[in-house]
Amino acid sequence: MNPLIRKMQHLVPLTADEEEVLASVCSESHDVTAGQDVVRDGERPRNCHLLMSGTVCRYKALDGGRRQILSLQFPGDILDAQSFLLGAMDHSISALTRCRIGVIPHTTMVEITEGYPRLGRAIWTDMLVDAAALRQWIANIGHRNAHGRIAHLICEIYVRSEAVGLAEDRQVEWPMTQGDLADAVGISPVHVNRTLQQLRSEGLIALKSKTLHILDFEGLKRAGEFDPEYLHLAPSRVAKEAMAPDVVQHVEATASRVPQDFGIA
Amino acid sequence: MNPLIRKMQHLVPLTADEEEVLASVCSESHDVTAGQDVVRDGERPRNCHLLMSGTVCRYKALDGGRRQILSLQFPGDILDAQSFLLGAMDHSISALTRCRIGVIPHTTMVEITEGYPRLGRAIWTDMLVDAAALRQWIANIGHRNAHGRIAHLICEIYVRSEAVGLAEDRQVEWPMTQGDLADAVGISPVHVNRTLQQLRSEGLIALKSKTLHILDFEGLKRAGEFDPEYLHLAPSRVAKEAMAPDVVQHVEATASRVPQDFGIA
DNA sequence: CGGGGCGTTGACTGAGATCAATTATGGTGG
DNA sequence: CCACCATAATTGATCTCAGTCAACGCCCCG
Repeated sequence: MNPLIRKMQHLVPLTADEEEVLASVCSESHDVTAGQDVVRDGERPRNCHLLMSGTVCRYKALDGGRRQILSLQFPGDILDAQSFLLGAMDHSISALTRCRIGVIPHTTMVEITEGYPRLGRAIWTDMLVDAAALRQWIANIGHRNAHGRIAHLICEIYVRSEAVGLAEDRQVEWPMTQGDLADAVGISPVHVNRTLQQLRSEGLIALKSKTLHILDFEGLKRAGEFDPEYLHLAPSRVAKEAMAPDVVQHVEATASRVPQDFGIA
Repeated sequence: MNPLIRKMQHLVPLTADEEEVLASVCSESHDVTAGQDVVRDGERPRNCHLLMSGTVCRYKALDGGRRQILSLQFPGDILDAQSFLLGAMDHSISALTRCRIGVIPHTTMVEITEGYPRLGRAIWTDMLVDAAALRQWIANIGHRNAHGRIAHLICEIYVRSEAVGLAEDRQVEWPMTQGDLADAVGISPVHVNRTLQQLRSEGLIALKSKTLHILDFEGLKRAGEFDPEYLHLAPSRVAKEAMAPDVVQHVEATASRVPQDFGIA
């Protein structure tokens, strides 16, 4: 099942018609291996990319071979949704694990945002949530020490994985190496290693081979000053309350125009 | 003149009709003094805020009274455009200087984004440019030392000020204190002071009272690894190229539907 | 079973934080 | 026009978190 549908259902209830549209957005799909770039800085893609499975990151290459990871993305995320309006990529996107990538032509993006107002609104909302995550990322790496930064990032990965059904019981398949973590939080790989050991010795986490266990979620949240609010994970409520009354009216009017409405809304 | 119009003209050529709409988006306006909050974290505003004059910042309050500044905004920017879709604010917005703020009801935002497709597209594009600036901000504070961070931020402030007509001849009215600068780049105020002195002694800048002179722009750009591409300052070209052919067709079709088209497009 | 990436450890170094004073500066009221 | 006060800038001394360099062990995969 297309993970995009599950995600959009969170943002707005879907009609059968709309679900059908989302089920067929991809013109094709392919696999990439860990470490491979999906889109490169400076390119002017003619397609967007939908993550079907796996984990990817956006990053900017910096002088000296280093890179700064800007955000993580999980199944159901449109990796470069902004590209159909902005043109040239201002960053690269790379697979952290083996991933399955769906290709969505820009023309399809245009058709959806213009032809299906409620889907369009959901896509725009999603981009804004994405921006909210960037803001939180800044706060995380701006004024916090290594311990707090890593604790926060672990919380984010766990919560977002859980939201897409990839984690439960305080347990996740861990998608990144210590080097990746270093690029994400802006500290050296060596210090990442030491900080992880500290988190282990404090009884907050257990991380070995490719599995992370969170042993003390409350403690970890406290250590990272983590508050999941910025992820807007329950946005069907939020989105509705956010709409001024006449918007809600409009949405409902639009919905009722759809031929078959199976009463999902 | 409404600085929003100038800005939107950069993103897309405007018809007289569209200009008129933009000229009357504000239901009212008011002044705020430096240091005052315009919108607070957690609020659910029923209006957006347009910056008419002055400089503001978004920020997140952190434990211990510190704050992390997330971005700067200049005249013509809609400060909290995301609020009409996301609902609760995930950060605060505060005036760095005395500012004039226009109030745009969410209902107006909805009318524009739904009733004027080209304006809507320009507004969405603008939000994406905003997100691009957040990504650059992450790269700036993530993997760079104090010297580079501050050099980069100075470049951004100069270039963006110039783009809205507030700077020329390598000279800007400087909007922030050293404490603000510290909150922006994530280093201590004391170290900001020392770093500024270094930049002065290197002959890159002169900064006193409230005026910044850039003495060696090339050197400053090099020091901050600054490339203005991420600001998408010439987006009328970019936006057009970014559009798939049928989008352009659509835009043109839409434009021609507008009663009076003075051939601006 | 061999090799290469990844994780781990130790020793040393350094950029930047913190603490604590002191000196401009600009806005205000007398 | 000047005294005054709060805010901002500056300076010095000390300390610490995190970076760097370098070596070694481990584990996974071919």
